[in-house]
Amino acid sequence: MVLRGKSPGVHKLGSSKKREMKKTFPGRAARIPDISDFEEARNHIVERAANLFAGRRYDQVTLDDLIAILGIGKGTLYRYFSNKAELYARIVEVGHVNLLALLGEIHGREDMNPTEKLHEMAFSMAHFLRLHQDIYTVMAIEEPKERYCRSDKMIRYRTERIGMIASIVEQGQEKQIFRPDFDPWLFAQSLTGALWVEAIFPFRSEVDEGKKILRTGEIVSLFLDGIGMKVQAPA
Amino acid sequence: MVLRGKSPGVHKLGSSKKREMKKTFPGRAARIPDISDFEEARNHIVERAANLFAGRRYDQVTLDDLIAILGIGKGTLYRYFSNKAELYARIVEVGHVNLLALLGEIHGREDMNPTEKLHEMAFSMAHFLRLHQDIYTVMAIEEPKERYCRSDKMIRYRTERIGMIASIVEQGQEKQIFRPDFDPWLFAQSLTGALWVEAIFPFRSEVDEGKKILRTGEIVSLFLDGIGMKVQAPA
Amino acid sequence: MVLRGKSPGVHKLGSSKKREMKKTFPGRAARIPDISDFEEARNHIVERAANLFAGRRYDQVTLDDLIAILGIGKGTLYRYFSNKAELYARIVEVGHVNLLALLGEIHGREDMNPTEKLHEMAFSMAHFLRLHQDIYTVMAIEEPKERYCRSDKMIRYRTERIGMIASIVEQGQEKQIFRPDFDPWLFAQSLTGALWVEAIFPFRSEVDEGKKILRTGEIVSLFLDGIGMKVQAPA
Amino acid sequence: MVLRGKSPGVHKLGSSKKREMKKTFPGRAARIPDISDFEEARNHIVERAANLFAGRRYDQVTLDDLIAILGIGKGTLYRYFSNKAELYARIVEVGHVNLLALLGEIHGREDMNPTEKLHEMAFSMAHFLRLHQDIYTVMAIEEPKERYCRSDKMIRYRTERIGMIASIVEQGQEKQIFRPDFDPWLFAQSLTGALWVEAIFPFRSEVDEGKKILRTGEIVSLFLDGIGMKVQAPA
DNA sequence: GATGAATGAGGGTTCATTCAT
DNA sequence: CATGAATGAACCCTCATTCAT
Repeated sequence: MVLRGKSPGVHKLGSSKKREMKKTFPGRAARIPDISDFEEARNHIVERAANLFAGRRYDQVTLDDLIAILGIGKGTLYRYFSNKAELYARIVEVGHVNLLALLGEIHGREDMNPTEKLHEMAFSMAHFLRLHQDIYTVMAIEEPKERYCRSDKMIRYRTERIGMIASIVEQGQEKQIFRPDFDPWLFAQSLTGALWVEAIFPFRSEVDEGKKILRTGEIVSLFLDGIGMKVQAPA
Repeated sequence: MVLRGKSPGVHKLGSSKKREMKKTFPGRAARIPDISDFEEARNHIVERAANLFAGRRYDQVTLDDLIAILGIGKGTLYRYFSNKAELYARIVEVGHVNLLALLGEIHGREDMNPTEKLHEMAFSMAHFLRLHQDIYTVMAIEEPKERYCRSDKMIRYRTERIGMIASIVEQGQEKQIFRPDFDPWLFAQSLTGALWVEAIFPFRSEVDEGKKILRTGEIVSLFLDGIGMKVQAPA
Repeated sequence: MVLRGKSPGVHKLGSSKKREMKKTFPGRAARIPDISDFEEARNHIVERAANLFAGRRYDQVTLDDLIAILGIGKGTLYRYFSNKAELYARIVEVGHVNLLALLGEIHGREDMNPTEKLHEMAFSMAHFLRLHQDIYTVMAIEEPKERYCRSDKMIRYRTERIGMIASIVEQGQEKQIFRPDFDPWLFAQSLTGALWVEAIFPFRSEVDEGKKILRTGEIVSLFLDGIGMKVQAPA
Repeated sequence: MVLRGKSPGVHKLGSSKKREMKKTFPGRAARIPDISDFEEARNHIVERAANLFAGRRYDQVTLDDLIAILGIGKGTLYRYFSNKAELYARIVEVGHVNLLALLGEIHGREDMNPTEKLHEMAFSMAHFLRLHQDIYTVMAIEEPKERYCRSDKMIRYRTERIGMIASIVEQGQEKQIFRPDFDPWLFAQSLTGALWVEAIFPFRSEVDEGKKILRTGEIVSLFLDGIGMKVQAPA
């Protein structure tokens, strides 16, 4: 307020460094076609950006970090996504869609019984998580808005994922392969959580470095041995 | 005015805490320095602040949000915590210490067998989570520092919690109450994760409002029926 | 703005720790009379506070620092000075008044010739500076308001100090003890500056630790040998 | 909006610096990366910022004051200096380096005797101070860290400056042009101080506006007449 | 179309000042 | 009267967003 006379006139700091020319032969347009595709460029950005968001929280990743990884200008980013949040949302959505497609494929297989499907789903999920850890870590730690209530989209994603597992369990119960005395959803929720947690936490590495690999099989067994019909076989 | 005259705000928060009569005998005033007042205020802040941190991430909660909830001035907050991070850390630590104390108490009980202890631990944990949901939601979604690697303190907390459960499972295995063919740590990790997830996510409420209560018992049964010796008894 | 609903209600953090009673015998009023004097208390504060302001800038000294040194409460300070700036101004003023009184005393001596007076003034000033370094460091580094233009009060102080020296030089010129071909004010300004700088900067201590004592005599000689009548003696 | 939508300001500072024709041949655009633009902007800021720091202390100058003077946005300042302290340090350093270079040039001259060099140094310094008053006022009133102890860098600057003068005096003593009975460093310190003070304080302007010009010559004479061999020549 | 310099709202933090106790 | 808990304006700094180039 003291010196707030601030003349609205122009300042002198503008600089216009254009570096060396981009186009060696004007009119030649030696463009690689697959990058020119708008959607493909988006996906390229999404894939690489997921790396950053997986390692740090939304607010911890700056646009400067992003463009450094992406190798593009800040303004360019805004051509593909209207803002940072949209890029973030896209990352999560792509991850979900891919994983759900994978689970759906297994779900539809006719050459497998429910037990095999559960095994397969668990291993596929674990495998997928290992390949795309970044995105799924993003998904695991995504932003809740209100108390105990995550964003609608996130909840829907989660419901779809768990529902896919639960559906198999239900099939197993109908076919009397699994015990009927438990809630398929609760089972699916618990199993998924256990797998996810094991994938995300680097836990227990102190015991045996060789065991650092995800113990997916053990977890699935833990669950299936408890619910399978075979436990009743002795009866 | 010359040397920066700041006009501070007006104190308007009349202390309404008159607890335990200040002056027993007028003129006597034998007051204990009343350090507990300070600690009490800290705890009060911790408890209310957890509300916000439970609903949003660390970076999403601003001091302005906090003081709005707390009904205190910004400077006041700094009398009780040296900065935002310390307040946050305190929230998490308090939660951990309390929960661990609870589990430890059960762990030491001599009038319970491992099965009962597991049940009790699960229910106590669920109950405690329900009472202090905010703080434990904070703990569940806490800030990771490096990719896939949470802060040392958080990892320690987590290890202690799970170790407490695992220890009971080991006891059960030694006493041949539980099957010996699974890793107690993996079991404990999976069980804890399942309970936690159930407590924190408001999930599946669409099916049956009456079922919105936490299905702790079902989860414990899911796990115990799968691992308990009794399932092999018939054999 | 998001959550700015801030209920104007009272909060709960007030605490009223009164520690042990101040008055052992109510009504006895065993007050030491010399501290009760308002002006004396002010001076007491001024003297001790100068210590802090000498070591750090005005803005670097906080009220918390001050009350820690003074051993009084923050509110008490405001009974003796209406704000921080007034305390600061008082420190500088007291310093000036004291030094000026000292110089004035020498100025009025009738048993000394100008040369002796200059010597005496220089040594008195140096001695005084050493005793009250704090206050005079404050004065040396006081706050200028506008470019090249220190506060009116500070300029007046400075003018009075230098004028006192210049007056002696003029006397010497009139008595033809000093050469008439230089400006008494410029001389006084330069001499004072040299003495002050030597007193304030811890300079050249690397050469000889024993020489760290102020080289007042050398400085005065430097000036007097250049202006004394003895340079005219050969004539 | 969900994930913090900040509305940034609108860029309104059209760069008017079109220096030296950007495009010699349209389409050719052989531009040097133009790093000098950055440095030029920095220097521009340094020069103007010195204005403020000369008039007020470091802590008294706020970023808002600075950007008001500079006519740039707050964030822009941080593109050129990593923080306020760095800007301040740069101001002082630039001033020191420039002044020292000037003195060094005179110091190395072979066509001058020590007396002439001292005169020249004094006048060059006074002239330089007049041109860059702001920066040198900053240097004169710079920030002390500990009581009586200025920052290492500042001390080094000061030592270098005074050492340059003292070195000339020593030469003069060796060549028996100056009297050998005084400390070159003390002399240099006193002379420098006198010049500096005269340059910085607007003093004595009440007597004669015409005399407001710096009385560099008089001061140098004051000192040289006291030390020159010529005063002893008559003896 | 791509770029990044410029921007300023908003972040966490400090501290002179007030006033209930 | 002395106290220090409470206060909030103002500090320095960050970074998502814009737009001239």
